[in-house]
Parts: sequence; structure tokens; C-alpha cells
Amino acid sequence: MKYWLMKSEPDAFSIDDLARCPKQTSMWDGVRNYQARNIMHKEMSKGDKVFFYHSNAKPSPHIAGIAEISSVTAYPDPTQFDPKSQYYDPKSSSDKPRWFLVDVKLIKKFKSPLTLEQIKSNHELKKMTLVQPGSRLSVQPVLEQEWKEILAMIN
DNA sequence: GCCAACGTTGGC
DNA sequence: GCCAACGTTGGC
Repeated sequence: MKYWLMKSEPDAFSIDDLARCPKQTSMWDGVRNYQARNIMHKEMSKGDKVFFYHSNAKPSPHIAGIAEISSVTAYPDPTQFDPKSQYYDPKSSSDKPRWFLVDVKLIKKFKSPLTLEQIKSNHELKKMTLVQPGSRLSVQPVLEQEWKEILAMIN
């Protein structure tokens, strides 16, 4: 089993939105970055654990809780075919889809979120992709030791 | 709202 | 294949 961190702007799709979904499960749609797509397509497996990160959040960005990958495989993101969607990609076609997604299921929302500031202040987490300067990747790997360290900060 | 860092596009 | 222009991300 692997560990990941996935970013979402809470104004667009928050952990509370996920909690309101049927079976607390949702397609992780709208990813339009090749590196993030490749991770979902080639590296994720059902049951992998995910930190649900709120980017561009007020008053501060934070990890809001834990989810898991609940689809067996990645599959084409339907929003790429929908001209009315903000994620529509006219260069993609159904016989040769460009963008893939996985389903994500809520495991739990933290009682109090772990802020980016707290993460940055922990020397054990200095190498996390999240805190690297200029890192914008919205789907990123988390090392097991980083995962455990963050859980230790929550508890 | 600013802007640095990064990714993508498209002319050549 | 280069690279300038443009668009986006996301912290601050």
C-alpha cells in the first residue's frame, strides 16, 4: 500500500463536499497535469491512503483529513468530453482519452486540521514534496515515514 | 491582489 | 527542437 497527498481548493471541492457524496465517494475529476495524471493512472492502487489537502484555503492551507483510493483502476475523466464543463478538453477524444481519474472515498476528517505552517515547522517533514519551494503538483507521493509523522502530529 | 515558479502552447 | 509568450497554481 502506498501513500499520497491530493490537493483541492475547498471553494471547488472540500472534504465536507466529499462527506456529503453517496458512499462518501467521489471521482477526483479535473486534474489536467500530466505528472499528476500519470500518478493516478500508473501508480495508484485501490486501498492506497490519501491526505486530503485544502489549497488556497482561508485562513491557512491545511491537511483536512484522510481518504482512500476506492476504484480498482484509473479510468477516463468524463469531464474532458463535456463541452459545458470547465474541464472540457477539445483535444481529447473518447477513443483516445487524455485524462484519467480515480475514485476517492472519505475515511475521516480531522477534528482539527494540520496547517501548512505546522508541517513546515516540523524538521522531520522538510523533504516532503508539499513543502518544496515552487512545488505545485496536485497529486503527490508521501513517504511512509512522513505519513506516520503527520499522524503523530494529529494525535 | 501580488507574484514567483512552473507548465503548456505554438511559431519558427 | 527551441524558446518566448501566455496561463495556472497557490502561498502570502
